[in-house]
Amino acid sequence: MNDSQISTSDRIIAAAEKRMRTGGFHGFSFREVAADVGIKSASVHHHFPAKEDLAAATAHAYAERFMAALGDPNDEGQNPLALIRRYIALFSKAQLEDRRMCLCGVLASEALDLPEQVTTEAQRFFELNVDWLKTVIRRTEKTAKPRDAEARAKQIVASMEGAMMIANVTGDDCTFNQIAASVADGFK
Amino acid sequence: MNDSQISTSDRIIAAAEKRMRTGGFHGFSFREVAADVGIKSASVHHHFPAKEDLAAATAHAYAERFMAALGDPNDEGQNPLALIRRYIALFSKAQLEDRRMCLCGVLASEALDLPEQVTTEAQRFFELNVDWLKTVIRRTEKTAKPRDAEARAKQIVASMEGAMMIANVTGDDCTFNQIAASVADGFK
DNA sequence: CACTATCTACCTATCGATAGATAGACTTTT
DNA sequence: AAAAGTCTATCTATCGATAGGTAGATAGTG
Repeated sequence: MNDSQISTSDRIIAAAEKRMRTGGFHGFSFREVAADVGIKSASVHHHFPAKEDLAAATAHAYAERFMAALGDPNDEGQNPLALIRRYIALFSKAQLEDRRMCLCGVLASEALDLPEQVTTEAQRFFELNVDWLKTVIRRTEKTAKPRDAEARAKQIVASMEGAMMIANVTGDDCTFNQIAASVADGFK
Repeated sequence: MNDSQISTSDRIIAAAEKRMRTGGFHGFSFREVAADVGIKSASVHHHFPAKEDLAAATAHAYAERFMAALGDPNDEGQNPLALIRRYIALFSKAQLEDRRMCLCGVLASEALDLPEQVTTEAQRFFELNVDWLKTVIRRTEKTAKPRDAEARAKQIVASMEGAMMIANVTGDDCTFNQIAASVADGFK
């Protein structure tokens, strides 16, 4: 049975992520995801009873993977500026390799029309992002007040999400790279 | 016949804008829009043959209204810094009064799953935004190279769209105001 | 046997879109 | 001026397709 290393649940989540990062929550269906995985839509319901369960699980996994890639913001072996660059590079990878919008960015845009548990997962992604950046920024500027660090963290998250949004609609990598460079320059 | 001053087409577009700014292109239906206006879905099709026609017309009208509110970026009677503040204030109004996402921001997020003419209208919104800001920025910093002005313009657009996105998912005005203030501070 | 995962088959609701009819307001013809 | 035709905006009714979701049978596993 277990000839594949990846569980069906994980393959469903991977397919759902790809679909949602293209068309959002309302832009994909159980049948499409099932077809991507190679099973029937009824089987998807076996793993995720309702659409909101699948979407919430997908957003949660996305956030976990994202934060894991960022690593520990207090890692003494890492230069704070290098961590900021790593943050920017993670968005760059999502844009330039996947060529798709940030999952939680799409969900945030249609948040007012989303089931509550999906909105909650998207909110959590942004909270985790801001907290991580805030911690790193405090290490770069010891004199900065906590409140200033938070404002700056939020500005970085907003810039990167906005950059992805614009890159997504224009298909233009140059614009994305320009904005990413501007954000990075703010820490030289 | 029509004792109302607003045409049916315009009322349809207004209803569609409200709906799309909540749930995106895939998050609204002809029946919902028709019900909002007080007509039947078949009557909406009379004015806009297909869904993509309605969405494209709505996005176009949104962009026109937005640019009209910005005014002439070369207006000699206006301080360039005041124009930048006006730009930020326009986003603030869209967020704090309408309490909804920027229409072209939602569309940009799901752009990969949109009919071509809808994507084109959303693209045009961002081009117009960048051009307007670029013109204003060149007036504030005579020494700046055109390319730098464009990069800075794109950074402002990205920041404001990202700020709306985050405000939309968190429902937190404070975060939006913090980011808006950070963007404005960049020009002091 | 009990459990898990998948299937086939089906349900109800809604989708975007179309057909055909109607009523009223113009336009043209006689 | 009256009659006939045309245009506009709306309606009711319906289409085929697809949506999310469910029931029950089947096959493999421990």
